[in-house]
Amino acid sequence: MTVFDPNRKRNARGEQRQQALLRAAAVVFGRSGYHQTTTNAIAAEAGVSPATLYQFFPNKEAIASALASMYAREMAEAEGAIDPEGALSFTEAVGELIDVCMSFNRRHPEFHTLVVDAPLSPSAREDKRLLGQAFVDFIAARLRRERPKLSRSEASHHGQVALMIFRGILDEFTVASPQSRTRLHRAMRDAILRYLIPVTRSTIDGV
Amino acid sequence: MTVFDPNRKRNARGEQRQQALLRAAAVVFGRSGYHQTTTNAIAAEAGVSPATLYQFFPNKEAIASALASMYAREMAEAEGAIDPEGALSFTEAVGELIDVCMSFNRRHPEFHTLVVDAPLSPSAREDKRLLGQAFVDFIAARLRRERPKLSRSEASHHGQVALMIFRGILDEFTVASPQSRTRLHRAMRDAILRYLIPVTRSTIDGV
DNA sequence: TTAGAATGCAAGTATCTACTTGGATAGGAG
DNA sequence: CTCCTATCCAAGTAGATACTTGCATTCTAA
Repeated sequence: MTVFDPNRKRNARGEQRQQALLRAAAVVFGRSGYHQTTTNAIAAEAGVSPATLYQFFPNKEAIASALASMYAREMAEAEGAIDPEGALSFTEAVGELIDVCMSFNRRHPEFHTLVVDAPLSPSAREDKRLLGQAFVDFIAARLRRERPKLSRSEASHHGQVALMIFRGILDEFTVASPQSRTRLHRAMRDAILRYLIPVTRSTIDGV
Repeated sequence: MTVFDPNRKRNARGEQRQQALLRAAAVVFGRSGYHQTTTNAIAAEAGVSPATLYQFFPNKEAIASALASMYAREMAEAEGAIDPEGALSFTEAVGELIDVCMSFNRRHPEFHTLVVDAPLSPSAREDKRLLGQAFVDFIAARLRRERPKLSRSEASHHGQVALMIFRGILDEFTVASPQSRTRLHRAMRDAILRYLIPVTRSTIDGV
C-alpha cells in the first residue's frame, strides 16, 4: 500500500535527503502555516519530486510531527540547562527561562505554528507535553525554593498559569514587528513575574 | 456561476432558514472545529440539503464570518455596557470585564474556535479587531483614570498586554473541565490585575 | 388567480491535494 | 562485475468536499 518503510536502510544520500526535506518543510511551514502547506510545495522547496518525499515520510502529518518533536526536545533541553548550579535568584532564573524560550521561538517561528495548527502524532504530542511540563516544573521548583511550604500541586498550578501567559504573549510576539518585539519581551517578563512574585510570599499582599 | 445573490429578497421562511443555518453552523463548528466541519454537516444539522445552504451563503467562510461578526459585536456591546456610571473601582471594573468576557465565551465556545481557526472575511476581521480594541480601550481608560499622567499610548499598550494574557488563559479555559474552570477564572483575574496594578502606580514597586 | 420570485433538493461536477505506481538509475557489499 | 537495495521521478490515482445545475414546489403581490 504505502511505499514508506520505517526499517529501510538509508545510505548517506538518503540521510541527507531526509534532513533536506525536514529543512524544506520548516521553511514552507513557516511561510504558509500548516494547512496551507502542501506536500508538493515541500518537495519543490527541497528540489525533489513528491514521490521522493514519500520514500522518507509516510504522510504529511509525520513531517510536521518529526519537526515538532525535534524542536520540542531541543527546547526542553535548553530549558534544562538553565542555572544547574542554582546560582540565580528567582527573578533572574525566571527571566532566563523566558529569554531562552523567546529566543528559541524567534529562531524557529515554524515551531509555534506547528504546535498550534498541526495534528501531531501521539509521540510528538507527548514531546510537546513534556516541553510544557519542563517549563511548569522549572517554575514550580523555583517557587518552592522561595517558599518551601507551598504544596507541589499549588506550585505546579502557578507554573501552568505562567505557561498560559507565556503562550498568550508569544502568539503576538511571533507576528510582531521587530521594534515591537523588545517591548513585548519586557511585557512578557513583567506579566509572568508580577503574577508569580506574590505567590512566593506567604501572605499575598498585592491585589 | 454562483447561485447566491446578496440582493435577493427574503421572505419569512427564508429569514428563518438563514437563522437556522447559522444556529446549526454554531453547533457543528463548536463540536468539530472549523476545518473538520463540512458544509454538508451544517446542512444536515439544519435539516436541509447542501444546495439550500448555498442559497443563503456564498461559501463556507461566509458562514463562519457571519457567526464571528455576530458574536464579536454582541460581546463588544456587552463590554460597553459595563459600569457606564463609572461607579466601580479599578479592580472591580477590570474584574467585571473579565467576568463578562469569560461568561460570553462559556456560552458560545464556538466563537473562540472561529476567531482562532477560521479564515474570516475582511469585515469579520474588522469586527474582531474592534472587539479587541474595545477590551483594550476599556482597560486603557481605567488605567488613565487611576493615573492621569499615563500617556494614551502607554495605557493602550498595557491594555493590549492584558488582552494577550486574557487570550492565553482563555485558550485553556475553553478546553478545561468544569472544576478547573473556577480555578482558571481566579487565575485570570490574578494574572491580569497583578500585571495592571503596578501600572496604576507612578512608581513601580513590585518586581 | 396567476405570474414572477423565492425556496428547496437530488444528483451531480470540479478541483484540490495527499499519496501511489511502475520502472529507471545509482551505489555499495561481496 | 554483479546482484541487491536504495534513490528518484513522471505520470498518474483516489478520495474528499466545496460548490452547481436543473427542475419542482411554495409563497406573495397585484
